[in-house]
Amino acid sequence: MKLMSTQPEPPPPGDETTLRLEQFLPYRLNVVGHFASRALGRIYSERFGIGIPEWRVIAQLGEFGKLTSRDIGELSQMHKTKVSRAVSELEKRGLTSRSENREDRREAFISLTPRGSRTYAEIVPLALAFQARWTEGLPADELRVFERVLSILTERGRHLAGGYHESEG
Amino acid sequence: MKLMSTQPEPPPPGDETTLRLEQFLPYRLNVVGHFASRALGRIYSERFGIGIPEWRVIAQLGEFGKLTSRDIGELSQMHKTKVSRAVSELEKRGLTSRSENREDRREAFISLTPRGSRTYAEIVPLALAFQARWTEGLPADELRVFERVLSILTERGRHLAGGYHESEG
DNA sequence: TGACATTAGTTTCATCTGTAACTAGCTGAG
DNA sequence: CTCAGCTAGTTACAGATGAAACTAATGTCA
Repeated sequence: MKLMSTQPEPPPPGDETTLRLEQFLPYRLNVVGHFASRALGRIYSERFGIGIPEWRVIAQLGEFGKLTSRDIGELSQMHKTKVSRAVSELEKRGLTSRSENREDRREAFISLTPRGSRTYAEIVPLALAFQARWTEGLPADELRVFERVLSILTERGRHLAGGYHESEG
Repeated sequence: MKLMSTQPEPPPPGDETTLRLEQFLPYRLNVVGHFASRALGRIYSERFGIGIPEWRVIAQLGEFGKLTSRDIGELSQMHKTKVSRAVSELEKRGLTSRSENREDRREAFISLTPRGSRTYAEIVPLALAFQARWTEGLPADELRVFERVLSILTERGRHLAGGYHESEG
């Protein structure tokens, strides 16, 4: 990249009037998250014909077995409309099924069909391998610190963002 | 949240057949990135009437002074169509202006108008304060490790995702 | 010089997303 | 019992997004 830039001096570090976007945390977190989604999304769509919201639903059902849409949304940080559409799509493809809750007929339990379970069993190793490859060679203690800080930032972010569900990955 | 779950046992840690989404790195990075975008996006839109792509353009112009759309895209990891639209929007609002490059009439230099510079000067302290508040109280050395690992993951992610620009924050 | 490939940037189009409005069903105060 | 308010989930709508097609200009190679 040949930069056309000229005018401003390289801003002195730590001042209050300039910001280096490439060091700005919200930006960086978004970029890395987007890379993750793109890379994984490609795997999911190429090999299984599903998207990331559908993957999240499958992942939660594989982990917890039987959930309402509401629970899925809360667990996977997705908006209810996104969950609704993902579940419809999965049902259309025969990967999940719905069973009414007789005690509360507003909600329904979603669970994986045998075919859905097979898909889950196929995806999980790929996802884990992807993660392993991504973090390969990083010192375990640094990774632990990273994850700890990430948890804190996520929790604070949840509040700074004003609650509710939503995202992608 | 009252979980409806039952069937599967809590999976033994470190096995290869189950995945805990809430510990899955791509998912986590995406969630935190989304929180960041939402929180910042609210500030930008409420106080300045712009979105995140527009913010990124302003940030780069504030930092580098005069750039082509191509450079902006590369620097801020945005798709060229997103840059194109963001620049149009900013121009419409009088925050940036365009000057043709006589040596290569395909491209144009974008720069902040005086009004754009004022907006930049207003946003930067808010953005920095946001970041400061977000990372407040975290030990400096842990934050350094975090940023170091983040850089590595970002760089690897860029390749895993297969190059190109794109994202949000 | 002249054609073919390449690049900057825009536009078109199909898709995805969230907000808001809506339906259906539950709950609790009176 | 009942009605107002709440919750689960869907749908309609409007805005954002990226891939692909397109325009205009430059580069290249014979």
